[in-house]
Formats: sequence, C-alpha cells, structure tokens
Amino acid sequence: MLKITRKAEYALIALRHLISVKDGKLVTVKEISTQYEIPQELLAKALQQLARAKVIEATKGPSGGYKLVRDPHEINMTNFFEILEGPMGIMDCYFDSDCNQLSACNIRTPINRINDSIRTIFDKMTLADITY
Amino acid sequence: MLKITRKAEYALIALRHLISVKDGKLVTVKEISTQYEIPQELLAKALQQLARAKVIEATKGPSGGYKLVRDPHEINMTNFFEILEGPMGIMDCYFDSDCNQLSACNIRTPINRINDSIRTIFDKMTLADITY
DNA sequence: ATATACCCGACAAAATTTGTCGTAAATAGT
DNA sequence: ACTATTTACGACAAATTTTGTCGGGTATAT
Repeated sequence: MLKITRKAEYALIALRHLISVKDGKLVTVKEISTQYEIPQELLAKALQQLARAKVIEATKGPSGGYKLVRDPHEINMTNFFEILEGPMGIMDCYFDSDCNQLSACNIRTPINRINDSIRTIFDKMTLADITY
Repeated sequence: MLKITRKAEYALIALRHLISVKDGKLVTVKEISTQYEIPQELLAKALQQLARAKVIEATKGPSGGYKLVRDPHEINMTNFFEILEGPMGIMDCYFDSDCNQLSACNIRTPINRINDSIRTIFDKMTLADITY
C-alpha cells in the first residue's frame, strides 16, 4: 500500500530533530530513541546509513553523537528514501530490466509514468520542507 | 520502497487487457493468466475484488468471464489501489489515529503533506490514462 | 583504564506478500 | 439430468520483507 518502512520513518523523525537543534550541537541515538520511544538499535542503523551517505556526521566517544552536515534544502525526499530503502519505484522493473514477462507485459509504460510522477514530487520536496 | 503488490500489478495488466478488448466481449481468468504468464489463482482473486467493487462484472459458466462495466475515465488510481490494497498512505497514522507515540511524533504534518501529494497524483490518473 | 558512543554483521521474530488447494455455486451444452 | 467450464471464496503454506535484538568491534573524552 505504498508504505514507507519504519526505519525510514525513524530516520525522518531523527532528522527533523537534528534540524531543529542548535547548530553544531551533537545528539546521541539514545537521546532520540528515548524522546520519541523508538527502538534504539534500529534507529542506530538508520543513522549509520545516513552517516555513510554523509548527510549527518558522527563523533565517537563520550559527549559524542550526530549532527547534520548538509543544508536541508539540498536533500530531497528521493535522496532520502534511496539512502534508506534503496532504489525507489513502485515496481521492480523500473530498474531491474531482466523480467521474463517483459514481452507480454502491457503496463510497463504506464507504470513508468506513475513512477516518474512520484519521483518528481519527491525530487521537489526537501528535508527543509519537512522541518516546518 | 513504495512498491505496489503483485496482486495490484496483475490486476492492472488484466484491466488494461479488458479495456483493449471489444466491448461486451468476455475474457476468462485463464486466458489472461496464460497470455501474461500470471499465476491463475492470484489473478482470480484480484479480479474477484474488482468484481465486488463493481469495476468489472463476472459471468459464470462455460463461455463466461469478465468484462469492464465502468468507464475507464471514472476509475482513478486511488480507487484502484484502495480496492486492491486497502487504504493508501505511506504511514498508518494517516488513517489509524491510535498511535501511542503521537504526542512525541514530530513528523505527522509533513508526512500528511507527502501523502496528500501522492493522493493528488493518483486521483488525477485514471485507468484510461493507463490504456495508452 | 573506563565509560560512553558510534559501527556493523549476523541472527531471530514478526508481519506481509505470494501462491496453492479444496469446495461451492452458477450456467451452457448435450 | 449430467458434465464441463467458469467464477467465488476461505484456509493454508511458502517465500519474502520488515522489524528488532545481540555480540563484538573501534574511537575518544575524562
């Protein structure tokens, strides 16, 4: 039903939190998971993915934590979802071309149109829009 | 990753097929499942759902089958997806309001905006658009 | 040193999707 | 009436995906 995963949901909550925090201030996974009642380990993984993608930056050790290192206007929802959930498309054949039913398939074109529409929306919507 | 289910995919293939068929001609599940190499039973269920929703009409018995009974322009993608996959929203809290994290949640509003954007697209896209 | 916090792979549990089966009901043709 | 065909539908099994947990690592501030 076109749902996003909880991991993505948790990541979004965390990002919104990070955006609202004073510049440069570090926030720990624990703080976020406590405040929003989110499973700590799962949130940790989501944030690790965002760190790998250089959206946020980690500092290890006591008094460590995460901070945002990109302008929220620069990260759009397509970026965000693809970091967390991989390639975005309502059907696999959008990227995966080795479908054995391809020749018989009569909906590839319309499906791609739907995909493109969704992508367009997500391209235009940035993390900054999520902040408020 | 915002995927639609195979059942919905199969239904879409079948509908497109039905649209392209001469008015009033009945098409069986078997014909469609053979032509597009789709598991017959699963397709059957999808079509039963569409029949219950009065998008198509069934005729039982030999020489029976399905035919479209609504103008493709009248059925939009929101209708379609909700018939096959239930309420459409990227997060449950869009309809389901009894979320125990509601008070802490900081992304409800933006999530709803995303939902509404997707819905708008799907509202405007009809089965007729899928035909070609 | 020690405690804190991120990193990461492996795994288990739960939920959902996908596909199958058996049975029933309607109907056309013989 | 009987048979073959076709839809209807619930129950179930298999497969996949999501969700959550655990154990052991690395870095670093005190």
